[in-house]
Formats: sequence, structure tokens, C-alpha cells
Amino acid sequence: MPVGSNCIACVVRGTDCFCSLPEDALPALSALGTHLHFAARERILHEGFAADRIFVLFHGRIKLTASSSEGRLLLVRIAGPGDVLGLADAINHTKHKLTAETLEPCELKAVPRVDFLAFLDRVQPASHNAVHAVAKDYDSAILSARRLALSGNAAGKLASVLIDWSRSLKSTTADPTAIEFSMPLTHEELGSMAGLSRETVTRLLSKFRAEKLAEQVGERIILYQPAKLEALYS
Amino acid sequence: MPVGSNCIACVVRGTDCFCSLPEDALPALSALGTHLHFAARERILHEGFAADRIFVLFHGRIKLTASSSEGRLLLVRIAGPGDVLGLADAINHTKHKLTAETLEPCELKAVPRVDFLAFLDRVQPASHNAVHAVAKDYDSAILSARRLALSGNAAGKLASVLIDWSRSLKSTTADPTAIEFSMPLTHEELGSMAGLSRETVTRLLSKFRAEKLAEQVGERIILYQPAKLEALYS
DNA sequence: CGGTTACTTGAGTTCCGTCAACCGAAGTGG
DNA sequence: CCACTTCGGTTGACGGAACTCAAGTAACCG
Repeated sequence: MPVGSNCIACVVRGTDCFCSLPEDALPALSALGTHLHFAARERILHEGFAADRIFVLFHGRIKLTASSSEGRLLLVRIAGPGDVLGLADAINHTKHKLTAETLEPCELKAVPRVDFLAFLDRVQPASHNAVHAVAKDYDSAILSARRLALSGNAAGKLASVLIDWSRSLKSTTADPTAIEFSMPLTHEELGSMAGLSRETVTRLLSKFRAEKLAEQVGERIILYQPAKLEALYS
Repeated sequence: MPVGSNCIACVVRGTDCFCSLPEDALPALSALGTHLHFAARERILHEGFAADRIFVLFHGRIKLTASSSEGRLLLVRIAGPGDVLGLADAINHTKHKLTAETLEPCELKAVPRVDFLAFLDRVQPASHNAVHAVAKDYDSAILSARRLALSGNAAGKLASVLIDWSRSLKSTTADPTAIEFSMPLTHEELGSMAGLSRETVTRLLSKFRAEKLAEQVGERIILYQPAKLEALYS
């Protein structure tokens, strides 16, 4: 029973996870909200809609995007187990700034906004986790902005996406050797992370392969020379 | 004595201000840290350095920027009275992601990280304000990212900067008439907010003036037709 | 097998960054 | 007071990087 509606027995908890709470506070978290299941490609949050509840993600990955009225898309972050969705906007009582869509079947818990705020007031250490969770959203937003503004050219932007993604997986100190990981995104989605068109992503990945910098095999990415990729932006 | 080292008598407090605390919690805030004065163009925080203290801004404006090693610059936000600087990174104990530089002479209070964390634990309602403050940083980061990624062309990006700035001043519902406000930024700085070159900003402002959309007079900006400007992005 | 979705590659075009020259205002120092 | 510098703004010319359009391929699934 690794993951489930029972927060007390759940093993997802890590330093970076919202559910990391003192033992005696877990029952209160566990009692909150209702457990839900979503299929792949379903929308959880809708940009522009009122933030009347938050979601805690147990299992699966969810992409968070901003969109323009012309259909242009920006992929800000991929959320994983232990992440909270819609927290900042629930606390400020503002409208959602991002749309959330499952990439695969997902398990999550929905908590009405008012219940969650009451929980934060009641269980003191949970405030820590809330700040931490918002700070995590902040980090990814800053990372997106940096990438879009500071990476000189298209190659730099794409390299930045790949490197940042690899960093988000393991916190090992910069290793000079190859890194391989799963990245279940289409070129279109990669493009919307880097602010590039689908075609440009394809062309650049071909170029990276030709130069032995990185390669895409199925849904796995291999970075042969992370250092050289990093040198593309700076 | 409108603004000073005495938090209890200070009038800056507003809904969006970190210093908005219950009466009985103000003395604790007031007792924290040391009061400092900075001249214009001084650096308060340095990107990449350890976040060992936070700053509360009393008076003056401060620009928050990210920079690439090649000298490219992104201006993320202008902080004003009541804002907290470096909060997210202090809480996560990560390095600063932005550089802070005064635009004009500033009064602020420096609080060592550990003292501030202790304060958050001790004074419960302060956690609310902390989340709120981080959420504010989050908002501006998202706004930057949106602008850079979703505004189709240069005109849209610049229009987005102007409109967002005007929105940050007054929360009046969208008024169709002209808006005038002070914007003490050079074209260079405007460019680094929009991800544009200095020359492009000049050209676009000339174009906006010719089309009676907006005008820059000294350090004041007048938006004659906010609606048409908004139509340039979206 | 048809249909869909994603990827690939080429050709044409446009937008904006860069380079360059110039101007006016403000500040500096003798 | 005036020469000098600096900074910010303005405008023109040019070129290149990336977007768009288009056509075709590959993989997958009913």
C-alpha cells in the first residue's frame, strides 16, 4: 500500500513534498477532502476560473500551462506526486493563472478552499509546507522566465529545458558524464516549454544528435555532454 | 511619522503588504532586525549568493532582475513599500535567484534568516503574510513568463508591460479611458522587462505615439487607449 | 488497411536584433 | 563659464535566426 487515500501509510513523503508533516498532524491531512481518479489528458484546473479548491497529487504527472487567446501555449511545469495544485491562487483567492492537465492516469485529492485554509490555521506546521509549495511554483515560474528571456538563441532555450529537467530529477552535484531520463513530452510540448515552434525543436534535436550532444530515443532522452549543452545558454 | 523604524506607527500597511498584522503581533515585527538606508543604484541582493537574510522595504522602489553571464538582463518586478525581498529563497535556504537594486534612495529593514524563521513560528498570523508575499513574487514571475512566451510580437510584449504596470497601481475595474502614471524606467529597462532591445522600445513607443495609443512624457506614461493596447497581445 | 498523430525536412519570408551615426540634456571639472 | 564626457533617446540600414507554410514519412491503432 505505497500510495493511496491514507496519508498516514503513504510513502511519497519527501523533503520536497507537501505531505511531509509531523506524525501527529497527518491524521488531520488525511481526513481532508475527497479522493479522485483522473484519466490521461483530463483537465484539473482551468486558467481564469475561480480557485475554490486545491488538489494534492498522489500519483501521476500533470502539466501546468498558460495560454493566450490565439492558441499559443506556455508549459510552465510538470507536477508530480506530492505536489499541490492551485495553492497560491486559493490562498490569495484569485483566479487560476494556469491550466492543469493530466499527462497520464492520476490519483489526487480535492480539498475545498475554506477547509484547506482552516486546516492551515489549525495545524501550525502545515503553514511551512504551504509556503514551501508556493515557493516551488515560484521557482519554476522564474526558471521559465529566465529561459525565455536570457537564453540567447533557440538552441540555448532547448538546452536549458533539457538541463533543468535533468536537474529536477536528481540533486546530484553536476556530473560530467551522460544523463538519461524519461521525458514523456511531444516536440510540440517541448516547444511550448522553450518558447519555440514544433519544427524548430525537431531541427535542434537532429542537430544535437549529429553533434553527439544529446539524443532522443523513444520517450527517453540521453544527454551525452551536459556541460556543452549548458554552454549553449549561460 | 508616516514611515520609519517603528512598525506600530507606520501607515504603509495595506491589504497587499507584509506588515499587515494583528495589533498584538506588531511589536514582535517591529523588534526584528536592523534599519538601513540605501542610496539610489545600490545593490541589496546578489543573484547566486546565499539567502541569509530578508529585507522589508519601507520606502523607495527596488528593481528585481535576473541576468545571464553574457550580460543579458531580465527585469522581473519593481518592488515597493511593504514588499519583502528574498523571502522564498530564505525559506527554502537556496541561493538568491534575483538581484535587487534600488531605483531611488530606500529605507529598509534587514532581518537575519534564522530570526525571521523563528518569528514565523512564534507569531502564527505572520505565516499567512509570508505565503501571501511569496505568492506575490510568484505572480510577477508568471506574468513575466507569460509575456515573454505568449505575446506574439514585440508590440504585444511592450503593450503587456504597460498594461500590467497600470494594473498593478490601481485595482479599478477595466476603465476604457486614458490612464496616466509614473514609470521611472529607461528604454533599456523597459526592454529588459519585455525581452526587447533598447532600440525596439524606442521605435515602438514612437509608433504608439503616432497611432495615439500611448505616449511617454518625461517619466510619465499615458495610455490613451488601453483596450487597443491589450488587443496587441492576448 | 485507412486514419490519426507525431516527426522530419525544405523553401520562403518576416520580424527584430545588431551596428552605426547622430542628437540633446545633464553632469563634471578646470 | 565653457569644453568635455556620459547617458539616454532616435532613426536608418542590414542580415540572420526562427516562424510559417507545405509536403512527405513513420509509427501506432482501430
